[in-house]
Amino acid sequence: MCVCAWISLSRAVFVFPFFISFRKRTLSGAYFTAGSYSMNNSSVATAEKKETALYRMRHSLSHLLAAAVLEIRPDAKLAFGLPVENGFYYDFDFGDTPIGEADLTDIENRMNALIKKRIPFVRSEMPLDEALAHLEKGGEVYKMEYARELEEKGFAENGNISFYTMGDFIDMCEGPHLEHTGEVPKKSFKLDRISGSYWRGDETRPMLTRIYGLAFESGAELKEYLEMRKRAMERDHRKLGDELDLFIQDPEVGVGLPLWMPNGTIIRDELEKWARETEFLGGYQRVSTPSVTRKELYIRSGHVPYYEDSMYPSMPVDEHDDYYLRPMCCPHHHKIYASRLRSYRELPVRLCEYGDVFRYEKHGSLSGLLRVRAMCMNDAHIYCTPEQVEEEFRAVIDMYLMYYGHLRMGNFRVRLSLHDKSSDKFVDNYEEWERTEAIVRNVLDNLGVTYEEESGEAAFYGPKVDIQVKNLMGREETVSTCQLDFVMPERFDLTYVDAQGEKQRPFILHRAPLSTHERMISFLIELYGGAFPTWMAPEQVRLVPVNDEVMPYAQELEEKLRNAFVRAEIDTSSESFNKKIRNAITRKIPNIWILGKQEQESGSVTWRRYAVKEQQSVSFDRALEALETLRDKRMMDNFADVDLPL
RNA sequence: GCCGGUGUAGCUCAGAUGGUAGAGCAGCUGACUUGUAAUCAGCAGGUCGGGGGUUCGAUUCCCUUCGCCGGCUCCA
Repeated sequence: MCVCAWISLSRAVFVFPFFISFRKRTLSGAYFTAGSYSMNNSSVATAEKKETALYRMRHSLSHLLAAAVLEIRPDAKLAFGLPVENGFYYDFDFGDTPIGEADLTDIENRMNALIKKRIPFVRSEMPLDEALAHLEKGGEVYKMEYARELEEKGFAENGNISFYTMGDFIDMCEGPHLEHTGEVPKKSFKLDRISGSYWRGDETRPMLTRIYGLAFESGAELKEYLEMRKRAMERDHRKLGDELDLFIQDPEVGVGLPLWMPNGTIIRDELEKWARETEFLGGYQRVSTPSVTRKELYIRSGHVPYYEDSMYPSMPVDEHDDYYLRPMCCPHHHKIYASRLRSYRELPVRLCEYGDVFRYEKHGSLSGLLRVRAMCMNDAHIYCTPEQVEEEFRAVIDMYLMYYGHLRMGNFRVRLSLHDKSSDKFVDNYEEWERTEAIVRNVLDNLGVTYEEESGEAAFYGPKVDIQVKNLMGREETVSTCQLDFVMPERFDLTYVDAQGEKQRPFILHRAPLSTHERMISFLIELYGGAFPTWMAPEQVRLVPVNDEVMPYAQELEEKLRNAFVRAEIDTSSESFNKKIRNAITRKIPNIWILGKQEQESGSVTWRRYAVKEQQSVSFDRALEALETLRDKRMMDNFADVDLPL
C-alpha cells in the first residue's frame, strides 16, 4: 500500500500541474498576500518593527490617547497601550462608569490639541521601589503588577524601571517614542472603536476597556485604508452568502448552526468531490461514522476532560449512559483501525471522512461561517510506523500546498504549534512532546517551508502544523491543520504487527487540508468576491435569449447542457435584455451565453465571461466541450488570466 | 461567557424632542420583445427584534431578553 501511495501521489502532481510552481514559490520563503494591507488591528507589532518611525508614532499616539482620556476621566486606571498592525490601542479600567463611543470625538479633539502643543517625550528611570511608590500614588494597580513582574523576571534595566513623560502625563513604558507630539502628521490617525479586553488576556482577571485607534504615516494613507476597509465589506462572506443565497442562519434553529441553501450546497459538494478524488489518488479509504457517541469513548480519548469545555453538554440517554455530539471524528476512526489486527504490510492506513462535528463555541466568538457550532470537516487519520511518519507528513503538507495553490489562496502563514509546559491543556509527557515536536520541525525544515513556531497552540494530544489564513477583516484563523498524535495510539491500544511478529505502536497523523466546509467556503467567498470558478459555481451557465423568438433554441441548449450535467438556467423573465445581462452579472454567474437570431441560425452561442470583458461567438458543440474542460480540469476561470480552453 | 455598539417591509436605508410609519431595489400583476450592467405602470409588504414598565397614549423614555456587528477569551 505504501508503494501504491507513492505512485498515486506522483499522479496527483500530474493531474494538478499548478502544484509544482506553487511549491517553488513557497519553498523560496515568500509570504505573499492578496492585498496591500491586512485589516487586523489586534496583533502586537513584533520586536524588529520597534525601531521604525511608524512604530514610534503609533506608540506615542497611544500615550496621547491615555493622556486625553485622563483629562476627562482622571480616575481611570491605565493598563497596557501598544502599537498594533494598523494603529494603536490603550486599555483602561473605568471602574463602574463605562465610556462609550460617543466620547471618542471629544478624546480625539483633545489628542489633536496635545499634538499642536509639540510636547516632548522625556525618558527617565527609577529604581523599583521608587517606581512602585510613584505608581501607588496614582493608584496604578495594573502598572504596579507589571513593574513587580519585570523586576522578578529580570527584565528591568539595571534594576530600573523606565518611564516616559509627556507634559503632565507620565507612563511606565519602555519606549521608544517620538521626540515630541508635533511629529504626528496631520489627520493621520483616527479613534476607531471601543471593545473589552481582559487584563493580561486572562478571562479570570478584570475586564478592561480598550480604545483602538488607526494610525498611518500620512492622512492620505489613513484615508486609503478606510476606503479599502469599506470596499472589503462588499466582499464579506456573510453579505455575499445572503445575496447569493449560499447559506442562512436562523435563531430558531440555533446560533452558529448554518443552513446551507441549494447554491451553497453545490459549492460544498464540489469541494467534497475534489477531496474524494484527491484522497483516492493519495491512497486514502473513505469511512462513515456517527455524530453522537457515548461518553465512554471520549473518556478514553481524553476529550473528556481536556476538551469538554468546547463540547456540547452531554445528553443523558438512560441512567447508565451519557451521549455527546462529537467534536472530532478521530476516536471513531481509531476504533475502525483497532477493529482487527493490523500488519506492518498494510500501513500506512489512511481513513478519511467528510464528517459532521459539533463544538460549543462561546457565543461571542461566533461569526458567520468562520466560527460556527456545527461544521463538516475534511478529516482523515493516517496510521503509520515511526519510519513512515516523515514521509506521510510530507505528503500531507504537499497536498495542502496543492490545494492552496490551485485555489489561489496565497495569503497564509505556516505555524508550527507546540505545547506549553506551564499549561494543563496538554497531555503531560515531556519526552514525547520533545520527540514529536522535533519530528514535525524536521519535516518542515526538510521541505524548506517557512514557518513560525508558537507554543501553547498544539492539540492536547500532539504538536501540529497549522495553516493560518487572514480573512478580509484581518481576522486570522486556522484553516488547515496536520497533527502528529502520540497519545491516542496508547489510549486506544492501537497496534500493528511488525516483521518480527512483535506488536508495535503506530503513530497517527490527523489532517484536514480543506478545513471545514464552513471555514473554507467563508474564505473562498471573500477571496473570490462571490465569483466562483465554473466548476464550483452554483449556476455555471446563464442562457440569455435576446427575445422570445429564440426561446425554443434556448430550451434545446438547456436540455443538452442538463444531459451533460451542466448547471444551466434560461432567463425566461420579461425584463429588458440589458436587465437580463445585469442580473446574470450581479449573481456573479461565470458564463453568460447570449442567444439571438444569429446564434440560432448558426447553432452557436456568444460567450460572455464574468472574469473578462472580451466575448466570443463559438458553435454550441465547441462551447460545451470547453465548458466541460473548464469543469473537469477544475480551471480557475474566475481569474482573468485563465483563458477559455477553446 | 465578558466589554462596547446595533436592531424600522425580503434587502439598503429615511422618519417623528411620545399622538400606531415612508423611499429605492427585490416580489406579484399587466403592458413592452428588446443584441451586452437597471423599460413603464399598478399592486402587495412592517403590531418599528420579543417581553415588561412609565404614560390618556410608546416604535420613540426606562427595565429585561434575543439576534446581529467589533473586540477579549477560545478555536477548524
